Amino acid sequence: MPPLPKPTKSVTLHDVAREAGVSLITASRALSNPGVVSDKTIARVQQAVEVTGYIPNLLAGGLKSRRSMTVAALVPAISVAQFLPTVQALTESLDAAGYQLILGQGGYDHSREEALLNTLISRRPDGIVMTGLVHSPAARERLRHLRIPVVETWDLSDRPVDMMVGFSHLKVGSAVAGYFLSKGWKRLGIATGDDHRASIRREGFVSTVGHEVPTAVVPAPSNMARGRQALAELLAKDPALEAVYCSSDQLAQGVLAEAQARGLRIPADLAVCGFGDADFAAHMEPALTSVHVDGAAIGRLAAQLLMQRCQGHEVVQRVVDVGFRIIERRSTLAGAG
Amino acid sequence: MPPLPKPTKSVTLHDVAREAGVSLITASRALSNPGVVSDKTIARVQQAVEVTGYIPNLLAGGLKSRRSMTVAALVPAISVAQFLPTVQALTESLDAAGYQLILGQGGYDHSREEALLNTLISRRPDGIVMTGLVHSPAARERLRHLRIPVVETWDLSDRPVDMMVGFSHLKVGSAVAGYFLSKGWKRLGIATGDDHRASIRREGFVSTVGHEVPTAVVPAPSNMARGRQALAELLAKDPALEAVYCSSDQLAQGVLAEAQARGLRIPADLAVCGFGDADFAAHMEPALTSVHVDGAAIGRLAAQLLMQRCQGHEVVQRVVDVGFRIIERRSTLAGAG
DNA sequence: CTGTTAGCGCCTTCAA
DNA sequence: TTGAAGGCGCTAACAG
Repeated sequence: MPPLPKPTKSVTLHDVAREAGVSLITASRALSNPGVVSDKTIARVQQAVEVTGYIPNLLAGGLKSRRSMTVAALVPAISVAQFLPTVQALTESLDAAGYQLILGQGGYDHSREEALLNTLISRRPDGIVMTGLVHSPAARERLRHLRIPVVETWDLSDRPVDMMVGFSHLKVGSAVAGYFLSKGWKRLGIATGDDHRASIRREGFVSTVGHEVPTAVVPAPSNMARGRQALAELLAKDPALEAVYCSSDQLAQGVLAEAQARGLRIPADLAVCGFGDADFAAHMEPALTSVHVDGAAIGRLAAQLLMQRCQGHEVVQRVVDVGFRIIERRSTLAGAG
Repeated sequence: MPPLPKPTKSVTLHDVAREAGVSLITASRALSNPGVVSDKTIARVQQAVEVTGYIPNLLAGGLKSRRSMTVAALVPAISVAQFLPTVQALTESLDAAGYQLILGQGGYDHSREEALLNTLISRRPDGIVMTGLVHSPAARERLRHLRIPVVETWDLSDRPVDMMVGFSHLKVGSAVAGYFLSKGWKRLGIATGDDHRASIRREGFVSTVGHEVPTAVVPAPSNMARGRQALAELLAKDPALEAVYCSSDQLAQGVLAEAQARGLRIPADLAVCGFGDADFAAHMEPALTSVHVDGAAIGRLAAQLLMQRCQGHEVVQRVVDVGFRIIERRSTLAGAG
């Protein structure tokens, strides 16, 4: 390895203390626990901070205090639009409490989960947020043993590692199927991503319908191109398809585009329901029916639970079901289109 | 403050060393610099790691070695779709080199820039990636003084803080205007976000057209709903509009939806060009002409420059222009629609 | 190849 | 209200 750039001796609290004419620890307290220091001293220290351009070293502080003031979040991929509001709300809520987010991309590959968790843990986060459940038993065991607050999100199960903010994907699938059946549609199809949660939704859908339905499974990332392919595939399986449930609004967008390209009228010839209620769903032509999930609320709640635990409070309700609801729009409004 | 949870005395390198029957530093070297340790010792240490469940503490290591193995990235908001491929590629490239990303959301508000940078700097990142330029003079000064590698992205200027990977927004606007003019369209309009880079593109557009053009400025976030409003606004200003340039594909999507809702044929009645070449652009009906920018390449290049500098190498080409190109599709193909 | 020594910058514990 | 030690977990720098 080539020589590293010479370490720039940065301004430390020591320099601030000297500048202010107080001891190191007094300077420390003036900044992090002002209540126990006289106002005069605080003013002197703050001025010294200005003069020296001091920026605290949270790495050093965290070493002794055992609070890194960071939270690690594990997402399959940043570009999965579904989780964006959650990550955004999480970042904002944590920031308001002085915490920073460390992001880890795990893909949908369970085998990478443990390795990635270890990497993140080596940064000693004060909490961990997972999008999805922790699947690897080794990882579950490790997390429990570390006694770090953990929030699993976007799903529910009866054996949380610690805390949980999500909803039932089985019920989502079931609800969409019930909705389709209530409309009198019989020839149903599914366009779905291949991830775990989407599969569970499919399971709920099928079990409510009562029999298997034509399904097009598309690999990640779930986007418009895949949606177009998926509809082509479904129509090949059943040219008389009446309604399609899509595991994401991006897929649904592709399904709609492909349907329109084939001259199918929505919803007269084909009804479409998406999942996620993306910001564009309401503004498409026709507007897209979708399953709404409050992703931002998931992020805020996760942050809230984490912060409570970081401050030593007990959390009574450790599993929060945020629910979901079907937003009916023109793409499934019989009589329209 | 309530009592903090009792610190769980975690497994340290000390425990590993004792378990392996070697000294602390030997254990350290076996893990981080195996080249200088005998194979037998390495094996013993690795086994001790397994037995004890040791996970290194990078905070402690970083304190001494002055390398935190983190990179801070400052984005306006995670949900700005434009930057997603960049952030994703950045995360992946850094991960491959053992670095983690710390994400800071700054909004488009320049006044928050310095505060956020200070927060991030207190984590002592080994490098900083900005989406956009550093605007605040105080922040520029501070970054220079810290001598941390900094990459400004998604833009170019003649006075980089340190390194730069981007393209000219002025040229983008100019190119789109030139393209419209070459098609013979005279009644032009702009639907644009209110951020700095979008404004510069507008400037380039107007200066090539040679006179002001009807403009609808929409606040962030740039999405389909705003696009629909924007077209309504533009048509109110000029009912005979022939072509619209949009500062994002999301806006363009809204413009297209609004046009279709009004019975306008694309592109016969109205031609539309977006910016960003989002993954859905090619699959819309009609397919959307857009300005393609390789966001993932920006992320990869930024990571590459940073890693070089972190390893003490000189970087010769400190400003990289990744360019752009107009992808022509049906939404501007005269004769179609 | 291995070990000893001395901190990194800050905060906790005790004492004044 | 302030200060003096000591140590968090690890790794550079130097010895053996």
